Amino acid sequence: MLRLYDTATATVRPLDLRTEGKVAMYVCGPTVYDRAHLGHGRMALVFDVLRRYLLFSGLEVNFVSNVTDVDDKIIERAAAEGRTEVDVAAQFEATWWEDADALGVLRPDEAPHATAYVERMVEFIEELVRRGVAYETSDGVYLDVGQVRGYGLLARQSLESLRAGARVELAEDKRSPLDFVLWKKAKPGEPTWASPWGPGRPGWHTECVVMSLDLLGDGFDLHGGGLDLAFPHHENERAQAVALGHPFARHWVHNGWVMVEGQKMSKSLQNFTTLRDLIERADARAFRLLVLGAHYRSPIEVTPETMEQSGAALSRLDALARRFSLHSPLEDAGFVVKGVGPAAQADPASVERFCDAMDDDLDTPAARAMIFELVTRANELADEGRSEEGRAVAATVNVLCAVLGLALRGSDDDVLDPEIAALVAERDRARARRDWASADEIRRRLSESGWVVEDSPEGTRIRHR
RNA sequence: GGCGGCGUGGCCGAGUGGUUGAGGCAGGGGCCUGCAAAGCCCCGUACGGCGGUUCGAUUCCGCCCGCCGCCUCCA
Repeated sequence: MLRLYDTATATVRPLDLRTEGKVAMYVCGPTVYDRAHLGHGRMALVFDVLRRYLLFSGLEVNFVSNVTDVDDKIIERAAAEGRTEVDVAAQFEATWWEDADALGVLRPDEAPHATAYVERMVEFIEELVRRGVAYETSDGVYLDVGQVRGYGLLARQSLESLRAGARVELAEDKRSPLDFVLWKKAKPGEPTWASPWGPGRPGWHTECVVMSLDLLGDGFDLHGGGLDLAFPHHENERAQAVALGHPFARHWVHNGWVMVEGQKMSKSLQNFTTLRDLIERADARAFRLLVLGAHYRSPIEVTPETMEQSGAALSRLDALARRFSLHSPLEDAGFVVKGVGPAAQADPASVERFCDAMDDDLDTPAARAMIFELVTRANELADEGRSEEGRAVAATVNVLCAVLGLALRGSDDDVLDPEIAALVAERDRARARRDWASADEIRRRLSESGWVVEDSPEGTRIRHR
């Protein structure tokens, strides 16, 4: 059984499901006002791996991840560029899905939009006001956090110490600096929705409570996101649920940062690399492999050097796929389930070892390490001429990589240019008559065209560099 | 000020109270190969500093130094 670190209790504990065999999870998605960066990418990958592992374990997973399409930054950008908010949000939502697809991240089962939930949010806020936990001010409606039992759970701090460190200005009629906005009254030119407090828009923290409870129900299993969301975003979501007596998430999972020269990658520091840049420059699978190499809660440095190292490691995996003509099960199915279909080819003892690692708070570094040990083993067996045994081990590698969302690529010569194919055939003829000079000359030419040439028992084999 | 995290070999990055230092990358040597590529084998006197606990600490405790994060929008 999977044991996961839970931010609320600061302990690693067994995943305790609301309904046996079913996992309802909610992961906070992006605010679509700009291109996603590597930090968003890591978040998407971490939860994609968690989801895939739960599926592999035979659980039924309902994965919900929202899109925040109403927000100050979207409004600012729209104003700056003379566009509508809807237009800005649509553009960056589209790029978000493109990037996620490129990373091999499975699409959520549901991806609710804040703008589609405003009415329900208004009802939710009304209920909070009715119960006296929220109050109206000149510029909006706020939640009185002092009335929420256990506020500070996710920050792991008391209300008093949070108050002491608060850096927010205390607005005129706001009761406490920690009170957060549920409804923002509109300023001129802003997009609005009707409410009992006049035209305005919902605050960020309300959408996720309302949408998660609506789509997954009270006491859903797992709520996740980047560590920076633990406080105040998730704390505030929870506060609203608690204030209305809704059991909220049973587990809180947060991933660590992507670092840049020792500092957190963020928009405000301007030290970010967009996912698009990375995907254009490198194999997206190398990024996944890099993310898998560190524990999900540890910080990771993503630099051209670490990406290059990860790319080299990936090419070793691809080389194995080439050697054994492996076909990734991900090419046919989006994910794999233990013992089912192609996954049944995996060696049970190795799968057990793999699961032991993954069950331990998603220890992907250990899982990755054992996969590489299997790679060596498979090659070793093949070198000894025990190819069937080697093939079995390689098949296991293929399946375990697929569990982690990594599709191994055995070859990329499926659409071979006729001219290139002719060169390959010519080289085989030259080699057959032991005309090494010609064979080497052809290899040189292929190499100039970006191909790596390898001799194999089946003849010349080429692949892209 | 409050709360939390980190400091491991050339690089990335795990981990553990104890004879033999995950895994990957890079590097050196060897085997294989017509030559390569791929692969395999061998090679590394690591755990920020100072104390303490212990038969024994990189791993536990204390202090110190350095770095980072959250307490404001943020994956």
